Amino acid sequence: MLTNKTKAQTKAGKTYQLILDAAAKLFSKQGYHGTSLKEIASNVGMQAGSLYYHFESKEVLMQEVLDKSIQLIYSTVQSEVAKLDKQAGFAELLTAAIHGHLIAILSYSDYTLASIRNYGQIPAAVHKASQFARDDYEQFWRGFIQQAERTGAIREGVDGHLLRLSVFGAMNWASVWFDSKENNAADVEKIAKFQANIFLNGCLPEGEKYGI
Amino acid sequence: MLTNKTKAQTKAGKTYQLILDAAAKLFSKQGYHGTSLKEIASNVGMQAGSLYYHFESKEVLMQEVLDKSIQLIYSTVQSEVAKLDKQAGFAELLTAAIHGHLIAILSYSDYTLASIRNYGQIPAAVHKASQFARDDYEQFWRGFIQQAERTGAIREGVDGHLLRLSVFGAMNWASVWFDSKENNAADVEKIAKFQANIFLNGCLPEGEKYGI
DNA sequence: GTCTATAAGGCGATAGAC
DNA sequence: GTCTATCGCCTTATAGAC
Repeated sequence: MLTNKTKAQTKAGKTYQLILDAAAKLFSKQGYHGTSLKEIASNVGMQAGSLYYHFESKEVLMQEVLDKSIQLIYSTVQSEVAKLDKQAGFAELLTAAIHGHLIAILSYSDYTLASIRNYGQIPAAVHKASQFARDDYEQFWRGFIQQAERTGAIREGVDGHLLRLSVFGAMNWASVWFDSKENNAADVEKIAKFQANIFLNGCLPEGEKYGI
Repeated sequence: MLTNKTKAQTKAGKTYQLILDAAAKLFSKQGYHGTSLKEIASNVGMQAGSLYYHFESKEVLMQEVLDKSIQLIYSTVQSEVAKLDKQAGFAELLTAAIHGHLIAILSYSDYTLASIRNYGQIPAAVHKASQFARDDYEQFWRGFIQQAERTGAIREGVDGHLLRLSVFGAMNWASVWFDSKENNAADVEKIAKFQANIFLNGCLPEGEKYGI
């Protein structure tokens, strides 16, 4: 892994980060195919050809954006979960995980939206580079939800698989409608608390149940 | 509206529909900018230039796909809601609406995924053409959720705005992970019942509440 | 209605000067 | 490290034959 380490040090360069940020911003707004290298270069005050000193191709540039996206999300979630007591139950865990995921995708929306919007419409080889990191993150969610199913922390008959996918949908969709210019960190907190509350307790008045 | 009527009759042509279907399929998988007219034409056994007999531009082709997408969704939802009793309450209405929306987006996923994936990364003029239809559909959801807030069918403190956006996220995200080759209509029914159940009752065991 | 041919321009990527 | 210049290819769209 010496190659990766060397690469990582090189990539810490200032210009490299500026290019990556500009690419993420444009990919998120116009899509991978809708963004030209000329446009990215222009955003950092360069000519298109000069980018090739920092990146070997447009595809690799996208790979880096996808990779950084998942790294940002998972590390933020882990940091939120680490704040919990060791004996924290399922409800606390779910709330912290939702909070972390939303903080990440709404704070670094250039990266996460670039990932969400373009995933599935780029060459398979491009998003395969970040597949392991994605699998790791998914496994974290699978893990604590499966445990909740086993211990009865989740109501009988609730499919943990569909629960995870529904929570992901509600969260990720927020990156589509959330406007970081109009909203702030307090709004992110509000959305996180709302979603945890809804998925745990539902929206019906206390004591009422429907269809179970 | 004579122009539109004439246009609509012309558009009922068989070739027109084949082109529209091929465009939706490719736009959904590769994105608007990642799909060429040559590729669309090839899918219906034509040369790229020949498409211009049926469509005046690639942008108009996309507009038609977006428009058909929202029409399919709203009409399916209305049809599901129409099956309900007139005195049906909020829970029945939400369940029927979720069911209709999921049937539509998972059955016609070429159209709806083309819409979801490309919305926001295409020229503003393109999706403005279907904005009125989208607003109508959104207003339908706003309407019955606001009424539920007023009548107390929704628990005190639950923000109807965030509820609607969360339900939309969970549903629309399903079009990303649902595989219509591996799954069937019974699975769509299962997902719809699950999501209605979760948003109404939550996932905690009966009688348990967290954080309220 | 569909074809072929082509116009006019943008694309990713490379080479060599500085 | 960044520039200019350029290659070869692909794109949307049009014109005219059939």
